[in-house]
Amino acid sequence: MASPQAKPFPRTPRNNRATTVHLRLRKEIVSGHFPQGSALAEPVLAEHFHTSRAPVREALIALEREGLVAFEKTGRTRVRTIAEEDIREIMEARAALESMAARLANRNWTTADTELIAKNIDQQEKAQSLAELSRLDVDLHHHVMTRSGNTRLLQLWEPLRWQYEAYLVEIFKRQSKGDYRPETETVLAHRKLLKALSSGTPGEAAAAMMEHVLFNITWAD
Amino acid sequence: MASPQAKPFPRTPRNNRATTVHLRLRKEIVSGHFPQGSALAEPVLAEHFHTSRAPVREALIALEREGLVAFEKTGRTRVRTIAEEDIREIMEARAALESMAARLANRNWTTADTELIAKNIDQQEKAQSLAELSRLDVDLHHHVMTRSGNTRLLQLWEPLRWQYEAYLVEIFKRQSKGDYRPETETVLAHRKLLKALSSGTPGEAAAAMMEHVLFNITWAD
DNA sequence: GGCCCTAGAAGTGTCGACACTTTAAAACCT
DNA sequence: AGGTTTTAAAGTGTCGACACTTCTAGGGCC
Repeated sequence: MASPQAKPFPRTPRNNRATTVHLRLRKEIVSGHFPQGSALAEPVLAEHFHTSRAPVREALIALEREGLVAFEKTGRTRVRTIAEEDIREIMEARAALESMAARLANRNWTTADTELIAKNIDQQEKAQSLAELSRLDVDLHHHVMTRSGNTRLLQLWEPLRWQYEAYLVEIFKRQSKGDYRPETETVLAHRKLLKALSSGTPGEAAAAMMEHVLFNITWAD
Repeated sequence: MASPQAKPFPRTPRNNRATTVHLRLRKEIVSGHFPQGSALAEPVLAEHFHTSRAPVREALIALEREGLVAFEKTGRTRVRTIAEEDIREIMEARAALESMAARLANRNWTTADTELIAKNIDQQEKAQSLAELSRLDVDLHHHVMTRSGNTRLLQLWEPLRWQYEAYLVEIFKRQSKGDYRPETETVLAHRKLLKALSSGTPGEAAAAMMEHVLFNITWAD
């Protein structure tokens, strides 16, 4: 049972139906196709994805650990409801991870990164909808997480971001869709962050990110 | 497929064999019973735990997401090897989460917390082995994470701690067990942290924790 | 002896089955 | 009709089976 050969090996995702179901179901949850609190029955999902219960079950376990799905005492599965109080937790955790990532990314930052992010922020100014702005925002933050060079930071961060997006979609539903006006606050914070990443100290980058993410807690409720 | 009833529900762990296998296997990995790189074959584990492959499979998926186990391209599962470079990642991520937790715990801190942790540190001074010190250390840090009041911080933190413990056990094996001498550095850092938690500002608590955790990166190699 | 090839063993991916539990509906009584 | 009990439907937990893939040890060849 113990083969003490200790050769390092990378973390490669499995290439089976469970993974495809996992990704597809996640996309459907985050995009709001399954409303919060929806029942997720294994046989129903199995038919929906044209497979058997086994891959579905594996996907549900993965989604539970990502916080998008919750098991009840009886074993039933539902799309997890993310309330205002959850957003505070999510933002605090994001602030922790992202400010550290900004600190580390500051050391690896190149002019190519600066150009890419500057372009992203320019597009944010021209964005016509909250959905578009949200997409650009996640791209920006994801890029910082990646450029930190710390795979674990990125790995811990991704579920938080999905939970947040699932929450946003729920908010979008309740809002009238016509009345979008550019969020100058967000764009300003992003510019300040970029400046700290490209030409500031690690501490300044971390502080800028911390302030930016925690700021969202106040206007979330 | 969509039942839009949106009643909140807590995250309760399932009570099935998969959970039992998950917890037992994790304990065996962290305690060094399965060396790093060991093959974890589903049929073998199924027999080991007197069950079938299905619960074992679910447990392995959970352990993979905790970073204690890794899947190879072929689907085979092995105990993940945690090297020096992983420790840097782990410590950076821990520093991010724990310093935020210390910041939040500072607000909730009571005299009861102070007494509990002071007692813990006293025991650390009298510790006779690295294993004992390690157990006290994890208790202390776990308490801060809990007192942060942020369940997500705790949830993200736990796997990092297990990965670190799995690494420590591997280190213990290579070291001669006789030559233990008290680590005054660690105890001093803990006392400083406690002071910041009990009678300092949130920022001071966060800084003390950040410094303490990141310090471990230097002596890890 | 060293190398390659080839069965056979071992392992994963997926499926259907069945017992038991929970939920929902239907029948019943008043 | 309203509320309670009975019964069927739906769902989970677990298992064994089977096809296909991957690893491994043994035999043959040089």
